[in-house]
Amino acid sequence: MSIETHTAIALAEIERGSLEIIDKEAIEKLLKTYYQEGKTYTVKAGFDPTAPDLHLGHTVLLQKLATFQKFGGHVQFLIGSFTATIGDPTGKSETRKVLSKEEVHRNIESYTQQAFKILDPDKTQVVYNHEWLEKLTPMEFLQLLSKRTVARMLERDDFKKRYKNEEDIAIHEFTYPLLQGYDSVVLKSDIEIGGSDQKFNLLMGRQLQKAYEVGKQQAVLMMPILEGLDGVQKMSKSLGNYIGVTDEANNMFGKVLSVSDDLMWRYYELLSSESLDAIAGLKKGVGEGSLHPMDIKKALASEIVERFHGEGEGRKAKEEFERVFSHKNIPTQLKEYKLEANIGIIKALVDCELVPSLNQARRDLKAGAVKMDQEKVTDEHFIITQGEYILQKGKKSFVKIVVK
RNA sequence: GGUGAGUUACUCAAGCGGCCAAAGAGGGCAGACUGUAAAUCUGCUGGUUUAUACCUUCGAAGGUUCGAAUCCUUCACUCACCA
Repeated sequence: MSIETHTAIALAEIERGSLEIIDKEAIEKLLKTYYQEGKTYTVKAGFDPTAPDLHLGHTVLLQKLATFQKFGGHVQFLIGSFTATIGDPTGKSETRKVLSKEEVHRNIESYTQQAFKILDPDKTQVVYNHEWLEKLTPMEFLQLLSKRTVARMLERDDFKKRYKNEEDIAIHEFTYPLLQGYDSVVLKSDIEIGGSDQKFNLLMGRQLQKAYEVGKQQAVLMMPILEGLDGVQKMSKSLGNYIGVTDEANNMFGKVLSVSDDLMWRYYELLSSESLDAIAGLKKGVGEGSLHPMDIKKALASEIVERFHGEGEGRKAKEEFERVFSHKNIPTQLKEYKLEANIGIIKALVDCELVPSLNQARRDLKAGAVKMDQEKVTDEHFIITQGEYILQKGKKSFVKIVVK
């Protein structure tokens, strides 16, 4: 294959799913140089260690980084260790609590560990921005500030809006994009990737690299923000609409299957490793009725489960799913609770953590959502006698109870 | 700094002395129908071993009253207009 062909293939894969690329020519050049001379380049992406677990929303970026690694990129996995300990850059709309150093440290541990399920560790450099940001002298900091103007900062949508509405903008908020951009100066990144909501900050890196005469300006690739399970809001832990990369396999499978058909295509595009052509084919098949959307969704779910739980696990999760939900069987793996003899059904539901309160248990019972050994129970005074039972609330929650 | 308006459950938002655990909408949970999809329909949506009972809740603390989310005082925060 010629260098041109290699480059074109790589570029196409890199572009996939991206929302916008700034300075695509630069990326093309880096790829070409890689194929000509074997010279690698750096790709930076920043992560906030505000939570210990990654979800699929994060992996959209990680997968893109992995793609770069396939084509000569060396990843600069930047942990916002400095910014995370300071506070809230996006104003009161999203009051973020300030994390202690220990918390941040713990988060970073599990965070990176999870990230390496996708990234190639040999081509990844984990860097922490407190290493250089903490060392900035006031003079250096002011020099950094002097590189930009207030007018420029107000170009950022978020700031623009708030300024127009005469809402407060804390002065330190202005410094966040600058600090983030400064990371690119220190790291001399060739490319930075991030979510589309980060556009302003990503571009800041470019501008600061110029201002500091780094000798290059990073290309920028923006990925869309992945919607959560509700299909509307972005995937986030606080909204509870996420699929965590550490989610148990069967649960992960189920969550994927619960997304709407519309959202499924979005997940295909951003999470699957199927080619875009193949996806278009699937879509066509579904549109024509020759393919059942649920089968397509199951394939996606399997793929995702395999990625995080290993080969074979996707198929297993699928089989289990079909056993339980299509054929209405009891799951093979059940959490087991030991309960006292002659316990009331209401109390039992709470003790097994199927419901949060006795009242909720009564409501569910009344609604006909509770089953014991596949038999519906509606009498709230029902007493469970000695034995082993399967207790079920709703379609999805099963528990095994052992009553002494 | 001055003046005025506001702060209600997960969110928005009614309530302006007892009938308020607090309307309505959204969200969520559950049931029916399905494919753990969408759409639709229905029920539920503070807690307490279900009680025409008690407890906690309407920014915070005090007060008036038989009785307060509702009235008064102080404090905190938010918003608007003026300087």
